[in-house]
Amino acid sequence: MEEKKESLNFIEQIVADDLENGKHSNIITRFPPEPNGYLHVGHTKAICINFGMTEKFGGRTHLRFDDTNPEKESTEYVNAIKRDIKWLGFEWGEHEYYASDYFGKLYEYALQLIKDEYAYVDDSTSEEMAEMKGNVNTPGQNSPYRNRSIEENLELFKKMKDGEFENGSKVLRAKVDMSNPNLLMRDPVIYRVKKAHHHRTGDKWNIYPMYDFAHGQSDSIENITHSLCSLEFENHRPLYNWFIEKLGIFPSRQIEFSRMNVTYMITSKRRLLKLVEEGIVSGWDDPRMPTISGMRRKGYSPESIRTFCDKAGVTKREQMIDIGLLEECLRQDLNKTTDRVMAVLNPVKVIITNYPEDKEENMLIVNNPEENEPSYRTVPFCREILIEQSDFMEEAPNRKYRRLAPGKIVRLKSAYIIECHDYVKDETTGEIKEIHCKYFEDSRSGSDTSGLKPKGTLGWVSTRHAIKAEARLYDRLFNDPTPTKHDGKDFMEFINPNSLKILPEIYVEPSVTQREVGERLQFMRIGYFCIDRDSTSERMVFNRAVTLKDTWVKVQKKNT
RNA sequence: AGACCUAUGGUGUAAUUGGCAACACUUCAGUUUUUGGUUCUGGCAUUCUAGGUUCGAGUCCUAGUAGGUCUACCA
Repeated sequence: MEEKKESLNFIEQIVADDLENGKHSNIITRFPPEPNGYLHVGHTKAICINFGMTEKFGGRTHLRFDDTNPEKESTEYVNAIKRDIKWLGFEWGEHEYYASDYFGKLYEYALQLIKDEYAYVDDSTSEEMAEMKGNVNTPGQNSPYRNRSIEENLELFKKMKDGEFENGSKVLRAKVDMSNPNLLMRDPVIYRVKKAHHHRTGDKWNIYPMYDFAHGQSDSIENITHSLCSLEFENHRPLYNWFIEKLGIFPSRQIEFSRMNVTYMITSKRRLLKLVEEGIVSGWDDPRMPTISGMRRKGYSPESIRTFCDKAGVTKREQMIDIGLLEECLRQDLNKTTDRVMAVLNPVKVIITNYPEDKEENMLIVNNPEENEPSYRTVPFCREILIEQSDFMEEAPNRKYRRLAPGKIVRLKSAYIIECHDYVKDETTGEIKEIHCKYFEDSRSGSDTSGLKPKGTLGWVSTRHAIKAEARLYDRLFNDPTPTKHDGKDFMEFINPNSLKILPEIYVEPSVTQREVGERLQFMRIGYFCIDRDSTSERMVFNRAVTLKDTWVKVQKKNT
């Protein structure tokens, strides 16, 4: 027996090495969202990588909110983020932390830096600082405040903390190197005066640390062994390490990977907000949104999203993944896990002329043929049923056609074989009003002795028993795969005006009334749907998560 | 222009001391099927360029080219 050796991605390789050579006996990672917005597809990759790493190698993953900018952050976002991560299936246990938990410690670190002459208070305006920073070609100039005495710096910094200076009047900067080719090393600001109410610390602080002086230090405080983040922080790594060295604290290691981009999806918080504010979508959880809450409402399963992240892989290359892969992951999961039901979206009436008017039968139908031990339900059948308009043609177009047409026979799923002998058409509109068929009494599914071999099987619902419901058919929000990557064109120009089509009156077999909000089902031969929270006992609402693959559509397109 | 990073089918990812370039998605042709779904079989298609080292290079060396990130008191 030869077993294929599983290949590790580059981060797993580093972790495996660190564990093997004893650098670490167990690992700790973290997912560090800023609570200033909703989580989206891009975040799912970071979540899966960080939590996935410790699921695979042991250890644990902390959830830490990077809440160092009180003006933008709120508890509402904290709760939404926690809910979304849990829904994806990850647990952080008691390891829920906040950068704001460390404000005291961070302040002490700043004091230590000042005492060691690695930080100073600067009175320059942000404009002056920007000017003196230089650019990629020219080195920066030292601030006139760079050589203040330790005592003066200590005193000024304390006054900053005590609220004696106004917002923007003074900052604390690290004293690194104004001529460093890496702009981030040119004496970065590490504390600013900001008299703002914080969602957790209230009005206690008048100063707040910057990302570079909060994130790495928080990692260190929590003994994070591997701090996994996206590529845009590559240039921050030298600074990350500089603080560790100067402060002499636990050396967490930052490793960067490329973030996930998906065609037809955007992941900029600013742009997503615009879609919400301008009413292009109904909210952050609109099923067309690439947010986790939007995808959940549309019908994505946690499993499908995790599989998708897994298949996307972990590298340092910029990736643009085909949304088709995400949809295929969903189909594969839902094919195995969802029950099938029959529904008719665009109905046309079929009258079975030789079936008794008052007769009704209950047809036994398997819920999910993919199950190892199939379960069954019954669906009522009678003389008058509805089928999909697209399942009937006045004339069969070619020999490959398997659906209903005059003179042709088809199987009604788990019921009888019928043959069309007539139809009623509105000559002015061309609309088919009724289709008249006769059924073969000896062809009932399960006890078929008719010997007939119809080529096609159709879904149907009994007119007498079907429930009316609403279907929301979602399509991509944009009609361009990369709406934000066109110079001179705003992404809003690529909004797909037909991203939502509402069918106010579809017909579904009565068994669906037993289902609950959030449940996913397959409408046979149509697609996967999820029961929306807008459903009431009077009227159910179904969101289309993804269509079934449809090779017949392709064949038709090719022939036209 | 400076620093850092990246380059393998259409897309994404493998190829672990230099040894037959493979897997998934897509696509195409079949098979199976009481879902034109699923299953199964097969096909098309790949190492950025130019040199070099080597019996042998996706992998090592040199020089290019293309792309990404960085000049916020955001994270």
